[in-house]
Amino acid sequence: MSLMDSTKAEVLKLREELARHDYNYYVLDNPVIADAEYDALMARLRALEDAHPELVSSDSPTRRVGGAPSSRFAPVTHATPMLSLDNSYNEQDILAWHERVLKGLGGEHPEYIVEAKIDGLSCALTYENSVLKTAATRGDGVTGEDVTANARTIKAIPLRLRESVPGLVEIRGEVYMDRRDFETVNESELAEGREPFANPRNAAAGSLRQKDPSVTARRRLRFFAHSYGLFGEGSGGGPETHSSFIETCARWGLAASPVRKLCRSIDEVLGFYRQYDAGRDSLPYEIDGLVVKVNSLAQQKILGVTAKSPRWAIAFKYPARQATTTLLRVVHSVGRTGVITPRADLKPVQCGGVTISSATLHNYDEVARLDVREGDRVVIERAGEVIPKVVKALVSERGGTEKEIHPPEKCPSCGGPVTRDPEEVAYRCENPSCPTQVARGLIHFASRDAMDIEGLGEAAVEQLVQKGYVRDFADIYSLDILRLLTLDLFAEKRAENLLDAIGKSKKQPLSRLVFALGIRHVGEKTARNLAAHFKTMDKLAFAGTEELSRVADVGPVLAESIHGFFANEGAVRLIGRLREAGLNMAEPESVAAKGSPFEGKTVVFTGELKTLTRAQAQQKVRELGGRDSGSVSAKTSYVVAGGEAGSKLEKARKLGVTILTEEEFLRLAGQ
DNA sequence: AGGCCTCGAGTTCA
DNA sequence: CTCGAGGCCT
Repeated sequence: MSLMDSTKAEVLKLREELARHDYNYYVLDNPVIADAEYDALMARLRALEDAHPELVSSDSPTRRVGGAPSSRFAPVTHATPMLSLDNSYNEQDILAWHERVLKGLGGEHPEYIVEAKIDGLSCALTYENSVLKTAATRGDGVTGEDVTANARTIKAIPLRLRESVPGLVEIRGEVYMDRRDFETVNESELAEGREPFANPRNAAAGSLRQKDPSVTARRRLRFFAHSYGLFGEGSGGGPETHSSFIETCARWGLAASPVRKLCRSIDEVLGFYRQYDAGRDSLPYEIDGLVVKVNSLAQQKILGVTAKSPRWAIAFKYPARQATTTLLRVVHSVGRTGVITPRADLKPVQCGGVTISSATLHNYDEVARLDVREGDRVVIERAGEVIPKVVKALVSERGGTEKEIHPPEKCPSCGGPVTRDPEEVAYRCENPSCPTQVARGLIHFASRDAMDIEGLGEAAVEQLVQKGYVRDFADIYSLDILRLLTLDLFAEKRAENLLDAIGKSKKQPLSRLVFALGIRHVGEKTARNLAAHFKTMDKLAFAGTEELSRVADVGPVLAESIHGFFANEGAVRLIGRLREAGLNMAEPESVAAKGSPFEGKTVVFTGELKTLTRAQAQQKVRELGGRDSGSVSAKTSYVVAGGEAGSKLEKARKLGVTILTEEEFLRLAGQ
């Protein structure tokens, strides 16, 4: 064997090996070698090809990024039109479609095949004698764009089919991006000062329509086949069912939809839809629904197509988690701490099963980053969490009347000056007697985790403040029944209940009172630490910053904040009046729990508990000498998982933290 | 100085 | 629930 021949043999072997690894990784999702090994093989192949250019061929894995960047995309006319699917959003629509199918088939019951509808963009791949020739986007269905150079960089798209297929085959499928890869892409877009993509679909579309294929190559796009436009002669005359088409694709090295189910009846289809909905958030990619197809190609032919879409297939969509609506105006709302938060009033829109009419914009940096304006069309999202957020402003849809959003110069509530600490993101109203701040502060004071005064919520506080009956915390304790009855909100029974609740709150431990005061940076936990350390309000109020810093989790910033609060004359008077009103100013001695299973342990709760509330469970842990926390880390002793537990449970599993069920927790706590 | 870890604060709809 | 930021440990 000549030297040339042995080189050629190695090149062919490397290509075959690399193609197999691409297939394992991108199609089967099951890599069998480490990335570094893969890179080494690729480097070796590249070196050989560089040294022997005559051995280069277009189906070599090194040629995935090849050719000069094209400045525009040439039009491609599809062999047969690429139709879109009819959409349906509920079971009635599906049943109606099913009836039409039955009618079309003269009463014959078809088998259905159900696949995931991953939100990406359609792409048609033409293979000639097994070799990838062109790739085209859907375009308007008749003519698309030639994106061959970019499609070649997608490793789930074989450059050569794994079986010999004579003639022309046009495979159609979806190019899409995983959630994780989407996050990664957006991180680097942001890092490089570009606008992030609103969703994986846009990211996939933007990546496939890149001028420079090397950019596409970095984006880790994926592909799965879902139909075909041409099925060349010599390949057995085409499949008889959609299932067998998919099996053929698999043999050829093309990925199929990662979800696929053959259903004998429409009820089975509906059942699968419901069952699948539950798990869709934990999938690695976003799906916007399912596609239901008649499995038999003979039956498909009988049913035929309309001008727009085939009659034998329908998209069965889940309620969208994203929606587009109009940002009517921005409200600058003042919080308890004086922080001014921009909130978007939206034209009400359905999203994720509820009507959204408002969404937070978080802060003014975020407003600037989104470049969102009043009057803009905006994309909102209600993803894994419940809280909707504005993801993107549709800049191209602007008409010119949109108004830029700026932080207010005066507090919208009291008209006082608005300042911004250059170290902080937040803009604040510095006026401590700003009516909105006072009202929010009172609501906080009365809230369940603070003084727990039932009946003193937002509405009651608003009226009490408006009437001038309550201006500070101490005023709450001089309310009487006659005054309450002058308010619309209170009839006799309700007024009595409120006074009763106010009376009870006087006995709350010092820790709750300290928390209720709303000292900056002092939350529930820190308040408990302070109360446990100082035992009485007086000792706390007279403590210097040095003494304060000795308390756990208190550093210079907190010490200064706490000291500053009590140094204020108004605060001293307020505390005095609260004392006169008969409020408890001491922390009850905690009963040392000896030998309890939670002594010195940190417990985190997640999900919904059945027999007691989370607050009760947390208190139980504290009574038994344990600590409760909100976040899971390596230091967590136990995670108690209730129903519908989410990310914290995941993290606990990953870190190997002991997980308890509610029953196990109660058993431990009961001893 | 940097990297966890934790806490505080704000937030929507039914 | 998630972000930002303070505190503490290395």
